[in-house]
Amino acid sequence: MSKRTLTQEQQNIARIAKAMAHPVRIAILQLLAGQECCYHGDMSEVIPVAKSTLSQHLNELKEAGLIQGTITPPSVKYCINQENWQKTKTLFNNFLTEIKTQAACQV
Amino acid sequence: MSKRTLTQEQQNIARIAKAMAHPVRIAILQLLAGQECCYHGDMSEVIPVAKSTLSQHLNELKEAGLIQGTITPPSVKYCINQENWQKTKTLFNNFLTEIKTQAACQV
DNA sequence: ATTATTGTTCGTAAATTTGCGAACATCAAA
DNA sequence: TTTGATGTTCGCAAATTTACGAACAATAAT
Repeated sequence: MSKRTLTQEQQNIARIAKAMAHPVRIAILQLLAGQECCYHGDMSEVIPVAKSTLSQHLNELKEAGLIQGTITPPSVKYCINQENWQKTKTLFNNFLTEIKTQAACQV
Repeated sequence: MSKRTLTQEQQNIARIAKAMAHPVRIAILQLLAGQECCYHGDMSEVIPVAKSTLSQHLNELKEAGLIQGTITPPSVKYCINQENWQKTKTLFNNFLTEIKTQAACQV
């Protein structure tokens, strides 16, 4: 068996996982999910990091496609990117269930 | 609303996501899932990284509790940690569905 | 025009991640 | 006991992540 190259799917899963790999970013997603707020300022009041740091985290989620933002001066409104979130759910559900409970390979 | 501290659940989700945040580690999990192999050596033949690097990735998955390994000299056998994987599935399913499709918060 | 509000970007520092080869450890077989 | 096979650990380098405050934009209100 020769060395495989990593598949695009593996890259995709890892990419999304990476976006979720920080508690602050999980907190952001949950805040947006709960509709408790949508504005940077609201999140900034609740999430324990400096606003510049919050901006960075928001940007990473945006880069990964998980959220989207629009400027409504002077504030910025963020939301879950529903379309991509749907894809993410499918991607992860498939991956998570792909690894089945099994008895083989005892330790 | 005062600054919250990050919850243990947020930390847990992020911790697991971090373990999955690399395509090589996704590949490892899929290999183990498919029962195509269980030994470091087998994986090493398939996954395109040096064996020392593979060891590191395996270790991170082990630290996160997603896999487990036993030494069966001279080789080492790795497997999915079924118990923790079950928990991970629940954790992520809940999180992923927590963010519902919704019309609110237009952009 | 000036000021106030809201976020982003910049500059910087510290910590972490990723990757590799060399060296080392362990056990079985010769 | 020496050799071979299998992995881990060490040492190091490069890249990335995380975090903060200061400086900067953009717009609304005064």
